[in-house]
Amino acid sequence: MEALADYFKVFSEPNRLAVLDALRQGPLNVTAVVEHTGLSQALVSKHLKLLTIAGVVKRRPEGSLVFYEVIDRAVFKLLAQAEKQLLAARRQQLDALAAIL
Amino acid sequence: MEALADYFKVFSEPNRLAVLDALRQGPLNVTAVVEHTGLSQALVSKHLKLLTIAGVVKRRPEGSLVFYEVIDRAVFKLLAQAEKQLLAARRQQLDALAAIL
DNA sequence: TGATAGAATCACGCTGTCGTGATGTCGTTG
DNA sequence: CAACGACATCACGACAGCGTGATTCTATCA
Repeated sequence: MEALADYFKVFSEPNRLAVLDALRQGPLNVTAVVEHTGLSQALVSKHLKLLTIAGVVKRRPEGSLVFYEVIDRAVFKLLAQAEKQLLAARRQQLDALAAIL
Repeated sequence: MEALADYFKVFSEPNRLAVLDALRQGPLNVTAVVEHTGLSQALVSKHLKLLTIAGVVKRRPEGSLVFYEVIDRAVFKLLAQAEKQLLAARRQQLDALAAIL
């Protein structure tokens, strides 16, 4: 339960989701992620480290570059399902509001 | 993306997950949730309010009591899938460790 | 209406995490 | 070996969210 909360925490940061989204189409090195997201290099490194520790992403040094890659693409399924739930929740809130007005 | 991160944030708290878990078997009033979770009344109220604002839970006053109920039980599917992903990530980490040793 | 129980809210201290600028480390290339 | 680029880490200020104890609000019932 504690662990599950921590796992959700991994995806509870907009910038981290942006980093993850940059890796959607395949492996990228750090600089490429920086360019894709517009975030600072230090911040991207930090988020990538977190994602690595969480076991979501895999680190692969290649020469002087370091590539990162999503280990299990099923995480995107999780993101999609969460987004679906989010939309359903939003819709329900509007319905509840309409029922009052 | 920002909204999605906020949605994940809802489930990134152990106590909030505990509250949600108490509501798994059906509607409960606040005191019942307090007893199920062992949390303080103020804290339970706070979490229930958050869950309500997030559109995950529905508030229904009944006499002097206030019952809370999960709106869309599909959230439990989301929790289950997240837990599955979590386990997969943990397994992968062990494999990576074994590959080194 | 006064008393009581259930629920919500307030004020506050505290901790964790985020983002940044600077610095450190590592590998390549001249 | 010196210099440079890529990446990681550090130290720090800022801020948001958690949990608590006390208080307030609301509905029921004597």
